[in-house]
Amino acid sequence: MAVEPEAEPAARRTTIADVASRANVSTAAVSKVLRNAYGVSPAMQERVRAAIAELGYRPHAAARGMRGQTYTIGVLIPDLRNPFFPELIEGIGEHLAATDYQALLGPGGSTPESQARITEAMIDRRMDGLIMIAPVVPRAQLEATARTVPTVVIGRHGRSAEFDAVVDDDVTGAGLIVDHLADLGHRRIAHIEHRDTTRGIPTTMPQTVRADGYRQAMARRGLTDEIDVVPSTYSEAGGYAAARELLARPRRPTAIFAGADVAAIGVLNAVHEAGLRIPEDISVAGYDNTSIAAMGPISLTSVDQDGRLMGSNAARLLLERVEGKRRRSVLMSLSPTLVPRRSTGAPPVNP
Amino acid sequence: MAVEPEAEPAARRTTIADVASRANVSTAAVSKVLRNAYGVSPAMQERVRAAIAELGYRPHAAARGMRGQTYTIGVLIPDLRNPFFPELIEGIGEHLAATDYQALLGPGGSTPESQARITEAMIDRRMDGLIMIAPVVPRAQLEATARTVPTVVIGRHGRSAEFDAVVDDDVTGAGLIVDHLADLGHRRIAHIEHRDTTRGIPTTMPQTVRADGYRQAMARRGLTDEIDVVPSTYSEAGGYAAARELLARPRRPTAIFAGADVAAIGVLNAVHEAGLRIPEDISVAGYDNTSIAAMGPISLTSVDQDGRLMGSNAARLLLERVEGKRRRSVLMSLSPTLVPRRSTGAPPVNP
DNA sequence: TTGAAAGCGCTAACAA
DNA sequence: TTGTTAGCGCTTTCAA
Repeated sequence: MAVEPEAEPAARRTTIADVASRANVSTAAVSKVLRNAYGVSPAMQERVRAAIAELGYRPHAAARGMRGQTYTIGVLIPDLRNPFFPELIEGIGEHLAATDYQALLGPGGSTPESQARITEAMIDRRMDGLIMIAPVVPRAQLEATARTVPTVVIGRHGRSAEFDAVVDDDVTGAGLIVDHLADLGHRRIAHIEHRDTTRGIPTTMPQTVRADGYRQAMARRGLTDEIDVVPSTYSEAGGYAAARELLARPRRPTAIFAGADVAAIGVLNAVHEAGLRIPEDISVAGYDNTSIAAMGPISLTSVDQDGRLMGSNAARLLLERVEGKRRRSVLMSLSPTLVPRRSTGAPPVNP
Repeated sequence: MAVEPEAEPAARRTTIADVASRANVSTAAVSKVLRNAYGVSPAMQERVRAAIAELGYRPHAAARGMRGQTYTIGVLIPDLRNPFFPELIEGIGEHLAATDYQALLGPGGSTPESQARITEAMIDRRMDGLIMIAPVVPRAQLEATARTVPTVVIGRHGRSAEFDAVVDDDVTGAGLIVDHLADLGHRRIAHIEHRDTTRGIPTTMPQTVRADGYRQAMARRGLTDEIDVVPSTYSEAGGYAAARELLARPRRPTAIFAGADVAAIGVLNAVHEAGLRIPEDISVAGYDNTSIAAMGPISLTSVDQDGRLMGSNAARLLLERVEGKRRRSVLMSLSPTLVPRRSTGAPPVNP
């Protein structure tokens, strides 16, 4: 076969065949080097690597996927605005950086339908594994997905034999806030819960577990009579509406525990509007310890979940499954910590 | 050929061949129906569609990509924490929803190296087109990418023959803030600029253009002598440090215009710490009109860019190129609007 | 209008 | 250890 002249059609991308002929080996050999597979002599390794470098060859991920893997991990991310998610993504990226895998994010939206669509799209693209952040699809659907492709679920309680799960212990987290407020002397501690009206939303979502944790902790502190849960949504508007309702009560709470920082911001707005001071007149706490909570003018007491750690663990668990090292499912529950700030203090003497 | 019994190996996913045999047509015919290609009779259309529905067939995107397209659009997103980006993503999704294309996000990080890595990864996966949000890679590299795959750049000024660009008119935007403050009576208006020390960062980034717009507007208002640009970073810490510096000046500004909301938050912190009131003692303005700016306790005057519109336009332009409908490059510049809030007011009488 | 057949770039099974 | 070869699921000529 004649040596190819340099004047090629120009547009063609270098393939494994180019590398093979340059290194005078078979394409199979190149493929083995690419995958660090067994059965290549050091000398051949060397030659192939040199050819790859000279040609600037990059394997075509989709073509690899036709027979083997795509080296792509799909991450379903429901809401880009949730300031907790970037930490998860960073944690995932941190773990994957040392591997050959690349994460791509699927913007899933907040409805079961849109999330299902993106999940399908990721499966259609033969992703090697899926990390699903707080998915709202029915459990059965989740398990069906997990039977198709290795899956790890983040932030949704309840275990399954089909997929691994990484969660923060939201019962403990809610307890941290209640204990903190009770220790400060509060008794009338209200809670704002996220109540999704969409049908089929599982009860294993963090919002439900946080509300349960709140109830348990109140009971533990002998405050069963003071339990006061306002159903609303984890959003600024939701927090605002719930706080307006709470502030209008004849016997209003001395502390409001919103199940998410973003809702706590809405509470702050309502409290300011009502002309009340924080924390002198009323204490406010959130959950998630997002960057907003740390902002000076906000300074919101919150619960910190180690998102980076959750993300990197999720990635680790996923790769174990992708590489077939483990078949049994794992539930990993991490401990949250309290981050007290200026939005909580002792209750007023005569509330 | 014998009819396949139902007891198949179970795991196999339905392929185009399954659909073809079910509909009693060739795989080529199915392929044509899938792509709405020319040359299929209505009757065959009908039969094939029925078979697809019955079998719940979904095309394998990666395999399609081997010959044709992957129907995947890659979106490079540098910083998930930037609250402006979700709007762009929504705009992109909005436009793509009506098409067969699916967007996947590549978490690009903020360094040229990490962004280049993800860009490569997206090209390796044969994405049909790329939308790059405020990329910090050198222009030459951007053009090389654009020659490989259709590309649209968002939020980076300067045009190119190789790619389309969608930008907000940051010169006008900065002018809106300066005019607003000058109309209120301010003269000593300082500006906080993002100065990236990484080498090779192009001068076409929004931060540079915003600073230019500030200078032009100050000059236009006859305030050339008052021009005061503090180099820092678009981050809370960056805004804080810059504000500390400005507040320490013997003749301190009566208004601080931070080039981004996130930096303005840092300014608010520093101002509060210094025991000054907003806006009575000092006015503060940001840029981007992020959700943080709208929060009650913050109420930051800002500049709104229509992110959804930018995103959907970028997607539209990209698909025009992907589908080969246009070869000449387009630069689309949108107009920002001022959103005045409580953080700006008349300057103190004796500053 | 329809279908047969040849790839796309790679991996895996197997033979040498 | 190395190479040959047969696909993976689809699209695209090109003939019928």
